[in-house]
Amino acid sequence: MPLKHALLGFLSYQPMTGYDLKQHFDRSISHFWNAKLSQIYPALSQMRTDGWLTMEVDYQEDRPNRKVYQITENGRVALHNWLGEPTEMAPVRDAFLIKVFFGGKLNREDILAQLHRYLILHKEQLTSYQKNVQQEIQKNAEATGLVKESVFWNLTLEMGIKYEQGWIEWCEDSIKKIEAMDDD
Amino acid sequence: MPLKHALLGFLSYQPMTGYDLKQHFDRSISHFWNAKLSQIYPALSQMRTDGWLTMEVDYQEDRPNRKVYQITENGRVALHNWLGEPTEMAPVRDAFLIKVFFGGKLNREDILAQLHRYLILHKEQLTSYQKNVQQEIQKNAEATGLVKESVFWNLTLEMGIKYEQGWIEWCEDSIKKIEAMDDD
DNA sequence: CAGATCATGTAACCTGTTACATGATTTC
DNA sequence: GAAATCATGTAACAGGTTACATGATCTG
Repeated sequence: MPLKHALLGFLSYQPMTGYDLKQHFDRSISHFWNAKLSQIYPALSQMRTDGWLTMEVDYQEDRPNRKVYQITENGRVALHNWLGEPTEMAPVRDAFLIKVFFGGKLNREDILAQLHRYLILHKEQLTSYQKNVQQEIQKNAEATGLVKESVFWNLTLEMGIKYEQGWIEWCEDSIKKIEAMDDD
Repeated sequence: MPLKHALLGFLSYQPMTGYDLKQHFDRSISHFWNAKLSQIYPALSQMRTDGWLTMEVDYQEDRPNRKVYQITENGRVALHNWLGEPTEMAPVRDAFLIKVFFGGKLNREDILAQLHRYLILHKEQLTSYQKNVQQEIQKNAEATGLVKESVFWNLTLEMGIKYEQGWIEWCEDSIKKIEAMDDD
């Protein structure tokens, strides 16, 4: 399960709580793999049962105790094996393209409005990658001194950027094509 | 639910069985929205309950009777409304990028092998779009005479092509970057 | 004084996949 | 003789989202 292995990946850098892990997800991989706390907590429990993690309780007053998880040797092996396994292509699932596919049912303005809106959303996403994610990686690279690792972090960011640029170009081209269509 | 609306979309062209609908999915939209028969059949039943479809039984010997579904006026309205609704961006979910993100854990050959394999998969997918999907759209456009509609079908295909080209470029660039890295 | 941050979880629900169940006809 | 095509479904399972439950401290 990719979720568990992503958690292993972050825990291979340093021991952390579920809450900390959630922040790492949000700040560096959420644009290609997101997870909610309600999914992370039970996953960590299971991973402990699997022998991939150990847990230590950091007692606190006035708020829930911190459960700090540490990766085990078994966990490292499981992560390494998974990283080397061949990967199938991720299926695309985008409702927007269903709307485009049946776009002939709408009048020109409505389908153009859809495209304009999607264009804006993807432009915002692109900006966010170029600002926030880029910065986050930079910060992390400096804070941890993981120089080699940061090369790979940047590769995933570049894919994100390329992906958004693809959508932006496609939206712009599609808008032009529809505007050029004969109205019937 | 996008599945139901995709079914409505195809049924807005002509009455069909679940089996027929599955083939339309496979031949024209599976690269951005896939569905199994085991999901389509119960969805059609529900849509009938919702008043979006009517059903007629076409009796057959020696094989299950064909249940032919026809869209109702309510169904057309539901489809039209949905097509005009604003759409959120589809979240990306690709385990491959998790592997790249933690690629620093692998040695150079292993991560390069991953990238080469993913490159090949996406090249094959691109070829398949350019051959099969393109043809299928062409065929459908001619068979149905839905000229305006086929413009939109082609737009979704073009997005598929752009998407695969993006992956291919990114894989090639990433391979070069990793090959150029200092080995440690 | 409202909202974010820290910190943990459980339960219900929704969507989608896999496996099971049946079986004749046509094509290679 | 094996595999694809036609044609319907149900049941179990897996993964992920939303809602519920609690509550102090810090920030604007």
